[in-house]
Amino acid sequence: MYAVAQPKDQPFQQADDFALNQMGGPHLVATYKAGREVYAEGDSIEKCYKVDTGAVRVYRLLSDGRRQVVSFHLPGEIFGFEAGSNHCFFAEAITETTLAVFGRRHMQERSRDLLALALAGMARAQQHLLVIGRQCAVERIAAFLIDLCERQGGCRQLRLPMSRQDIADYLGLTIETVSRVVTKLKARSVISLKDARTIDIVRPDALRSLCN
Amino acid sequence: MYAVAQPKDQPFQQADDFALNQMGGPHLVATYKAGREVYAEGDSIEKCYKVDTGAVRVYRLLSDGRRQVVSFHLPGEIFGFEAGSNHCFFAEAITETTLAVFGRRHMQERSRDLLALALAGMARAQQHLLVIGRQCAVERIAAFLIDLCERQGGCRQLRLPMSRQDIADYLGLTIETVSRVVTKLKARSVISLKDARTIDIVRPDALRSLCN
DNA sequence: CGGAATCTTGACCAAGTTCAAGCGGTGTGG
DNA sequence: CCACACCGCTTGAACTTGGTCAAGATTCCG
Repeated sequence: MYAVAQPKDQPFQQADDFALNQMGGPHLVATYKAGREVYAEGDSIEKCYKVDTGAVRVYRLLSDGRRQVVSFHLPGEIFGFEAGSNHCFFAEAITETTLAVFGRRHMQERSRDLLALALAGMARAQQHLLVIGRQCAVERIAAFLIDLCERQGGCRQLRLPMSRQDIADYLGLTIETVSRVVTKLKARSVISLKDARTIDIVRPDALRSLCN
Repeated sequence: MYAVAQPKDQPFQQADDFALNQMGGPHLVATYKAGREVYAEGDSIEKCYKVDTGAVRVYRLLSDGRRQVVSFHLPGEIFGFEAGSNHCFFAEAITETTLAVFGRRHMQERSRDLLALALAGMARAQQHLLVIGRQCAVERIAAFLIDLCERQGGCRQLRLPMSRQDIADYLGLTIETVSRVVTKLKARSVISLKDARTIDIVRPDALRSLCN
């Protein structure tokens, strides 16, 4: 039996905030409203999660409120595993999100898969280090858009589930810089925007050449 | 039988550049001169390494030569495992270094340990993301010194095996900025320098409070 | 001793941040 | 239904941090 994916008590959020269904397989499905916490820094690590629909951000805070988003997770991606026995990060649903929840037993049984996931997570973080440590604002945004595009299936049309602030905190920039760079890419007709969250990659080659 | 830890042919480097000795355990020991490559981007992943003495830097390059050092490895630390079947990074000995070399078979046998290592590596990279993405130059240097200090056993005396350039490329700064910050910390008598590579942490509390 | 690295310092510059205001869509209450 | 407040996003102007370029100091070695 797995523990139900019970979010911590949050008095002013309704119970319909999430829903759980027993699934055929060895997991449950939980639904989270936009902004809802999946786990918090310090929580013990009990489960890991596979995004079914929606999107999740994983981040850390400094004492003065600065935030670093370390990863976004889109449908099909697995997150929630960390070193040690307690989370060092916060995870939140960005939009309305449904997650498949896997318990501890499942993680132990699948430790071979978990190794591959951990190695991939390490590679992803290290790649991100290069982007943040050594690339300028335009390069960071270009790399971000390309990465997101590939993870959404390589289509030219791109739907951003996250806000400009989320992107800024992911790329180590400010919201204003993100906005300005997007405007600049639009002006050069590398991309076009239907609205702020819907991006069309007009010249993928140009975008690719921008991120070195 | 394990393959000998044979570095790739490098015509103008001498054979005495490295030495191999059969050990009691399931590994060999290899010695690398300062600057010697351990593996290169693109090499197939055959082994992993445990630092015995010396230090190693792991890094990636952009096409225009910008470099991001993703990790340093000090005695006792293990590196060389990555996702996929080929290295995405370069690894080089910083100073004269001896490494214990573990072959593929050993890695498979110890996949449980490898999982812990991979999770720790991911945590380390993600922590580093926060530092590079959201902290200013002084905070980065302070965090770097504290981290290094703890990994060398928590002693106040600190020996830097790496150059200012290595530190700059690790922290996403320039060599000049690293130098200026070190000078500033010295001026505030948070640290004192015996020489450029030997740092004494005079006020550990002050250093700690600098990195938030 | 001479030459090459490595490190430090200074002056100037530019990328990105900060601060402030405005825009546009959405939801709410009178 | 409209007015209004709110939120996320954009834009502009001034400012700051860290980068660039250049020169000098120090250390390391042959």
